[in-house]
Amino acid sequence: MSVINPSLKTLINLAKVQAVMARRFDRLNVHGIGFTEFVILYLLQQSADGKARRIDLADKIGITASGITRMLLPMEKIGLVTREANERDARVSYVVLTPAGKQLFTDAEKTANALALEIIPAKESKDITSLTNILAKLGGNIT
Amino acid sequence: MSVINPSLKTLINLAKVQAVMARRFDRLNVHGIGFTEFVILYLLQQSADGKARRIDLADKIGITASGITRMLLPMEKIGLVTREANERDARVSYVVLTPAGKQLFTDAEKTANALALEIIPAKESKDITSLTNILAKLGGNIT
DNA sequence: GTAAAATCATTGAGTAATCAAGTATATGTC
DNA sequence: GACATATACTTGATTACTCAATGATTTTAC
Repeated sequence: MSVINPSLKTLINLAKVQAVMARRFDRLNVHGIGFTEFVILYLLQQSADGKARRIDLADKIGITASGITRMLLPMEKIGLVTREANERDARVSYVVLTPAGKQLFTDAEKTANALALEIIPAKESKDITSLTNILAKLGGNIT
Repeated sequence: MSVINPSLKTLINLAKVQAVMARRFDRLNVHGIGFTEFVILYLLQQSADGKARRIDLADKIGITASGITRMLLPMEKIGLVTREANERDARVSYVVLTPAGKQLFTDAEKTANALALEIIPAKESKDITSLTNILAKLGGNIT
């Protein structure tokens, strides 16, 4: 009957856990933004100058260049981010966090932190550490 | 600046790793089916009688009842699964694996196994075990 | 045994992504 | 300095979901 290997089973469970988690997050509708939008704001906020290239955001988040373009459109429209040219390379357009975006992140972050703790309680710190280490090996390098 | 907690960071990395993995899987287009379709075939094939209720599939996979209805439509159309009524409960409609579906799974499973091993090499068995255990705590109960 | 609540599945409308192709610019090679 | 290749981003068409609402049936409570 079933012969799929432990690696594949792990990937299947990873997908399931992620799907349930993301839906729960999106359902909460943390201050009007979804999970991916929250992550974008986080990355921008966390960068030294509050800006990043589109492609770098996409790579960090794990979506395509096309995906980031489409995610950012409504975020620009409601004023969470703006765009800025790169003087040295005209292909690049930076994504810049606006004060409104920063404020929204600050608010959303509280809710997001609380929800994350419901999903993975802080007392499971051994699990969190070991999960973080394994995910890092698999390409999850967001700090 | 950033104050998001380790649990939240872990969830963000989980999402990223899963996104990259799923895209890689879907891109391979394993015998014409995507990741979720593969998982559906796996669960059916693995069940004792080759059938399952829609809602049970949805719960195991981590998608909604609506989502499973929509995933199964094209799979029915190309003959990988059929539907069957439950005599005792007229609300239920079973998803039944066809011989064609079983055959496709058997073929796809080889490719899927190989890809999974590229992503998480079998030699990382300690990581696989510990990842499986943690994911199980978080609701990843597919065996 | 009837009314209220719960469960299973589907549908309409919308969203967040994908890929493939295209545009614009930059970089490397000879 | 021209030509091929690579990189950054966008767009059209499509896919794989979501939620909210609905229909149908079953279960529970009185």
